Amino acid sequence: MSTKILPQPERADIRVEAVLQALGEPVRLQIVRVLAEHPEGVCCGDIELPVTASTRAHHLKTLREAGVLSTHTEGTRRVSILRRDDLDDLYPGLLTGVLTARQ
Amino acid sequence: MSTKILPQPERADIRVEAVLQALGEPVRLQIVRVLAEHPEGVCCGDIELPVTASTRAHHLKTLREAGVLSTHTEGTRRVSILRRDDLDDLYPGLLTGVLTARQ
DNA sequence: ATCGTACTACGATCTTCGTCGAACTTCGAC
DNA sequence: GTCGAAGTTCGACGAAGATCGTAGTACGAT
Repeated sequence: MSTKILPQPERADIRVEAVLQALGEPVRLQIVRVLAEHPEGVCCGDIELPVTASTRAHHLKTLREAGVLSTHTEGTRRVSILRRDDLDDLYPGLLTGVLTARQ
Repeated sequence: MSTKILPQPERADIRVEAVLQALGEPVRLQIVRVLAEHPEGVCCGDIELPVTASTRAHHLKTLREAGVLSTHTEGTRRVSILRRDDLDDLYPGLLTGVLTARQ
């Protein structure tokens, strides 16, 4: 079983516009909220969403390319983790502000 | 000279999705950065932007309706101010995180 | 190797959104 | 009052993006 990390931007290449745009979509914000509750990572398919699997994959890709989350393989499964360290370092307070918002 | 405040959401009606979506647009983020440097408010037309006046008006309306800024009239001019208190109260750290980002 | 599971990639469709120009409104100045 | 300046609103256009179904890939199990 080989564990691979899917392509993602380096910390230095994360742009705030991309992060904000990624977080500004309700479904994606929902994904981020779930990830925030599971620091150990979440299997993509386990996140309940009102969209099909292909749409979910698309949103996860958007979040990954924006630098919001990191995804690695575990067998046939893909586990996503919030890049909290990187985001907190680049934009201190941003994530906290977003996550403490009433839903 | 009557000073009017243009319609804007109450603090309690500000939704984080709307704020993030509003901030996730490069031109609008630029506007917010300018406003952050001028707590006393900025006249709409004084913000240099790579778009026409009508597009600027559209972005300012989007930001105002999202609860990011407040606009009041001063004669024929309209002065916009960042709603920093409200945003800091609702999403502590969000604005700081966004504004401290390297551009 | 074959099968099923988990996910991704591709194309198509439909909606949203950023942009503009032109027309309209409002206000101060004259 | 008329004029000009500052902004807004409207309609249209094109680009971007959210969604889906289908086909394809990668892996573990048998």
